[in-house]
Amino acid sequence: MSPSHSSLSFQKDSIGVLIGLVRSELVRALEAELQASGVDLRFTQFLILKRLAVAGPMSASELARSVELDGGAMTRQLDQLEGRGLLRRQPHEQDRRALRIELTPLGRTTWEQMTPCNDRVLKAAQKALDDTEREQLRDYLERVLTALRDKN
Amino acid sequence: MSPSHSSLSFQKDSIGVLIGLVRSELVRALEAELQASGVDLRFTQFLILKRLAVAGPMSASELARSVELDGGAMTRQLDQLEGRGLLRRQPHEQDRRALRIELTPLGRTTWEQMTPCNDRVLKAAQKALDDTEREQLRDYLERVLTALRDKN
DNA sequence: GAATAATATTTGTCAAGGCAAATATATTCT
DNA sequence: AGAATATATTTGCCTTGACAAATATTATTC
Repeated sequence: MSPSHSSLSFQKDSIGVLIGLVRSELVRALEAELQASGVDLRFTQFLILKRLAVAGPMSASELARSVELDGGAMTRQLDQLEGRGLLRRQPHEQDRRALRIELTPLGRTTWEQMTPCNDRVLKAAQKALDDTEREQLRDYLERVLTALRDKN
Repeated sequence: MSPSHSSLSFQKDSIGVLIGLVRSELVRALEAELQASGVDLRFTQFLILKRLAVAGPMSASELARSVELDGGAMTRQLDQLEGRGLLRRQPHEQDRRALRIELTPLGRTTWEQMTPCNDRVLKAAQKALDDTEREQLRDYLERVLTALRDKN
C-alpha cells in the first residue's frame, strides 16, 4: 500500500522510536502476564508495589520520585492500593508532614505472585541476547541515560 | 536517607526500568528542544508530523498504527493539527471510508523546524557511545523488540 | 448477488497523569 | 525567635489515551 513512498517508508526507526516501541511491548507483556496469573494490577501499580517490596517503606514523595510519578497521581494510587489492602499509610516518625508507606502482608503476598511475571517478561525480552550482550545493552542504556541527564 | 535499607536500595535497575527511564528522558528532552525552538507541539504531535513528513500521505488508521496511537485519539489529534493548519484531511481515492492525511506547506515548514531538534536530542543521547556501540545498541533493541513480539 | 464479516472514522465514556493551588509542617536565614 | 522558604500531601482541573459503540463503506462468503 502507498507504493509511491516505499523508498522512504523503509528507512530504519531511530533509537528514540525503537526505545518507545520496546517500552510499550514490555508494558503490554507484563500486564498480560499479571492478568494471566490472576493479579489485577496495572503497570504503575506493579512498579509501586515492586519498589516498596525491594526498597522497603518510604514516604509517598520518595516513592513518587522513584517510579517517576507525579505526587498527585501517587496520592490517588495510594488511595486505591490502600483500599485494596495492599499497603498502609503510617505516620512518619521524624516528619509529621510525611507518611511512611509500607506493604501489608497481603501486599507482600501479591508481590511474591508478581515477581515471577516480571522475571518471565525480562527473560523473554532478552532471550535473543547472550550474557555478554545483555550486559552491554544495560551498559549502553545506562550511558544514554547519564548523557541525557547531564545535558547542561 | 533510609539507611536501614541501603543494602537493598542499591540493587541495579532492571532492563525494563532502564528503558522506561531512557524513554521518559528522551520525551522530556525533545519537548524541551521543541519549546526552545518555538515549536508548540507535544511529543505525540511531533511523531505524527514526522511520520507524515517521512513516509508521505496515508490514511488515519495507517498513521495511527505507525505511531502506536489509538484510532479515537488519532481523530482528536487530527482535529487539532488540522485546526492549526498543519495538515489536511483529503478524501481517499480508492476507499471512501478512509481519509488521505497530508501535510500542508505550513506543516512541512514546521517539520523542517523540528527535525534539528530531533537530531540534537538523538545526538546528545548517543554522545557517550561510539559508532560501533550505536549500531550494537540499535541491533540489541531490535532483537529485544522481535523477541517480545514473537512470544507465542 | 445478498448476507456476513471486516475495516475506517467518529464520538462518548472512563481512567490516569500532569500542573497548580491549598494546607500543614520543616528548614533556613537574619 | 520570627520571617521567609522549602517540602509533603491532598485536591481540583485539564489533557490525553484506551476501549466500546455507532455509522459508513468495502471485502468475503455462501
